[in-house]
Amino acid sequence: MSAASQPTFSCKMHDHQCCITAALENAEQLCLQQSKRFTNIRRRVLELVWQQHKPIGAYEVLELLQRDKRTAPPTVYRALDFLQQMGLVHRIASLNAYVGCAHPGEPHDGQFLICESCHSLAELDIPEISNAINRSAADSGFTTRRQTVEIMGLCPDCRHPG
Amino acid sequence: MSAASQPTFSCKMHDHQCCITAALENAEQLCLQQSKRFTNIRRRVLELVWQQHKPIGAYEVLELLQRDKRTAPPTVYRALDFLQQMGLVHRIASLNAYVGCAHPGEPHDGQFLICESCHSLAELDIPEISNAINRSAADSGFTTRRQTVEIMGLCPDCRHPG
DNA sequence: TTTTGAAATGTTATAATGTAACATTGTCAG
DNA sequence: CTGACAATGTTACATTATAACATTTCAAAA
Repeated sequence: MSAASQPTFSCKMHDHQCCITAALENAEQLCLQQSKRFTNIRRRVLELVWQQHKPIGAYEVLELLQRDKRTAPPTVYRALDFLQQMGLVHRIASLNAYVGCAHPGEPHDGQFLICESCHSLAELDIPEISNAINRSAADSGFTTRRQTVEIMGLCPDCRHPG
Repeated sequence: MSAASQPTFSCKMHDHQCCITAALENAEQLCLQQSKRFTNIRRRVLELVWQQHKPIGAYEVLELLQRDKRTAPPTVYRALDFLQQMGLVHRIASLNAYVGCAHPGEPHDGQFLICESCHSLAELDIPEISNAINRSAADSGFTTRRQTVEIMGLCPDCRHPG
């Protein structure tokens, strides 16, 4: 299940509910370990992000939350910010959207393959890439704190349709 | 002046007017070659982007344009879109902002070093990075069309102040 | 158990970024 | 000249995000 060896595109069929459950339990443990509160809203937002299982916008999350209860944007953004800080979701800058992190636990930046046809997304975490970036930055005297790597194109299924 | 060997951070002192003039002449030639119209607005927007000489938002450009003449957002966005398509400016997704391209002519994605302290920016174009990305994507069966690489951290001057 | 203070959430309003749709103007090939 | 297409003007609005302050919740200390 390593993302590096076999990334999973999010629109492909697989046991979805299993993902979600696993992600939520994982998150719960992580918060417990770090003495952070995994509140209802935070849990619910993470669940919605995983349910969508492809990049989802903050206002989409908001709309889903509002089916249960009147909610305002700051609530969603706060939850998403928290989840980001915990490394439980990633924000995809080029989409203004969020995805569940494929392997939370250790903070990492990851690399994202974004299919422009089916809008699926896969997370990579290839040391070769991040190292090459860190090295080049260092060569310019630059200190890297964070890197954003987003790759737009066609996923295998959309490349070879049928 | 290769960006790869010696990237220039945009907040550093150098002959600014020279940059701007060169960029504008360069752009004019490029448009001529490709039978595209380098209109007043397009020229003016490119000039403003280069004058700022660090990432500038669309609405900042708008404000500067409006010192001369009443202008609406679509005018700015259209000009920026055109300049992007021509490879004359890059959009920095993580900043919602634009910078002049350090070496237009051939379409390329580039990599961007963004200083979180002084907000300067330097463009790299390191084949090692883009190749590593393309290779990893290909390994996952993914066809890359475009890549976004944005590196947040501290530029040399902000790292070693004084 | 109660207090209490910090964290989390609610609420209202608004800022910042970006685009749709249609009208008008400019440019140039024929 | 003129017709047609590209570029720009204009209005209105959509989308994304945050500021500021009120209220609630929760857990630890008294």
